[in-house]
Formats: sequence, C-alpha cells, structure tokens
Amino acid sequence: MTEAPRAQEPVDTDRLMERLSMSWGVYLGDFTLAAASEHLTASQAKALTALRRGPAAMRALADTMTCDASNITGIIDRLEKRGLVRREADPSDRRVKNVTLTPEGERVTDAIRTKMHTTQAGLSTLTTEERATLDALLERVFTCHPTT
Amino acid sequence: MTEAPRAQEPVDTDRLMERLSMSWGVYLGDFTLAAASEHLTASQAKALTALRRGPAAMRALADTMTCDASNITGIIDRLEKRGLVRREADPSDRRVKNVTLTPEGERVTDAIRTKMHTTQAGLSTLTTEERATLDALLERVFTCHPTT
DNA sequence: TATTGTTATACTCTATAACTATA
DNA sequence: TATAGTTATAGAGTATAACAATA
Repeated sequence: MTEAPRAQEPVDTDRLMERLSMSWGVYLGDFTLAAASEHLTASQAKALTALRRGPAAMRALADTMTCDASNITGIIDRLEKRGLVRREADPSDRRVKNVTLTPEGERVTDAIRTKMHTTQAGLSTLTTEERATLDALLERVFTCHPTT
Repeated sequence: MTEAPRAQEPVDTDRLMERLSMSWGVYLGDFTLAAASEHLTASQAKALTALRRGPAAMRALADTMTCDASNITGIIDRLEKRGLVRREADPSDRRVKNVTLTPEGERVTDAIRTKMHTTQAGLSTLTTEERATLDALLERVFTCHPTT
C-alpha cells in the first residue's frame, strides 16, 4: 500500500492532468482487452456503450465519439452485420437513421463492462462514501463544460 | 449548476462504471482534438505522453499502450521522421532501442496538455481540497491492481 | 441552401505471423 | 531457446472530399 494522501496536500493542475492521463491509460487498456474478449475493437465497443444509453442517429453518434460522420458508417455496418445493432428509419425525418442495440447487442455491451476486471477491482477498494465522492467529482469535471 | 451530491447517497458500481465511461469519452475527445491541433493522431499523442515520463524501450512502450509491439514501430517511425522522438541503442543490451523525446517533442507534448480546454475548465471548478481528493481516489482505483 | 447519410480515397492503427539480431 | 525489434499482410479506424436524398 502507498500512503494515500488524505486530501490535505495541494495538488496542482499539471499533477492532476498527469493522474488523469495515467488513469485513462489503465481504463482504456482494460476496456480494450474486455472488448477483444468479445471479438470487438475499442471503437466498436465504444459505439455500443454510447448506444446503451439509448438509440441515436448516425450524426449524433459521430459527435459523441468525436470522429467524422463518415467513419460511423463502417463501424455500424460491421456491428449490424453481426446482429448487435439495427438501423431504423426516423418517421419524422426521412434523412435520419436511428441506430438501436439489439438484445444481443445489449448482452455483449453489459458483458464488456463486467469483464473490466482491473477497473472493477480498483473500484472495489473504495468505501461507499468514497464511491459517491468520486462520482460527484467526475460529474463536476466532465459534465457540461462546452469550450468550443 | 446541478445539485452536486455531497458524497452521502450510495453509488453502486454500475453507476460509477457509467460515470467513468462518460468521463473517459469527454477526456478522450478533448485529448484527440488537442492532438489534432498539433497534427498528431491520438495514438501518436498517447505515445508522446507516455514518453514524457521518461525514455522507454519499444517493448515497454507497447505494454504501456496495450497494443502489439509491431504497431509501435510505425508510430515511432512517424514521430521520429518529424523530429519529435529519437531512437537510441541501449549500451547494456544491443537488442534494445530506447526511445526519447526531443526538446521539440517535449514542447509538443506539453502543448497538447495545455490545449485540453474542456478538461482544464472542468478541473478549474474544483477547490484545492477537491483536487487532492480526486487525485487520491484515482490513484487508489487505477494504480497497481494487476488482475491478468 | 443546409443537413443526413453514404461512398471513394488515402493514410494510420491494429493484430498475426515470419524474420533478423542479440542474449 | 528465448527476447527485442522489424517487416509483410490484411482488416479496421480516421479525415477529406464529393455525392444522393431529404428538409
């Protein structure tokens, strides 16, 4: 065990950015391995995870994933070919195609989350109160801060 | 402003995993845009960020990035061609090539961190104590939890 | 005219396998 | 033989540009 600081000593922004960088590295590695165990790439799994929150149009999905709209076509093509998602025409705007998870897609998405053992093990070391604190801090840092 | 919970109400693991997923999405999007502003891909920027902590052998870099060793060759090739990194023979083991950031590479890496405006803005909303708390919690969750 | 989604192109990333050089 | 790094190959991700259908 390292001597975990008790939230008293000052932490400058550079150190915290470095902490985020290392933490996301571990998280992404865990996510990538879990996705690979279901024979999915990280991008495919990322799309499934986004869709787990509800159906989305291709354009909205591209925005969520911070990539060009043209990329999404191929990713959804491959997921659809495997029966994990469905394209459905939007009744109110015939240009739009809404993408929805199939039941199998939901199963696979949940399985990936369950297989993120490193992250799950890390979280299990936190008390109930600490989990609530982490959730609240991440919400404040990463929710609704449009800069561009 | 949302009514930030004060670390009192219980947060189950699924909710926290969902929070990490969303937070990671925002962070990665911010990182990708910042890297693009320096004409780098996310993978190239990720390699530079890893090297900012110090020189590393190709194999160690592959492990850090959770990808196959063969991928690193191309990534380092492109970074070296642009003068951002250098390959140096290891004196103690002539099979090993240590990769080091050039001064220009250090400059670009720091510039990317600075250009992560969404993340920086989010962090700026935290108090000194809250930054220390977040740093400590992330350290506990994501440091040294080998499962495989 | 603007927007949604697709296609074409070119470059990059990724994993697998085979190879060279070194240990 | 085992390991570090490279190369070749094929499939997947990515951005740009051009396009058809719809608004």
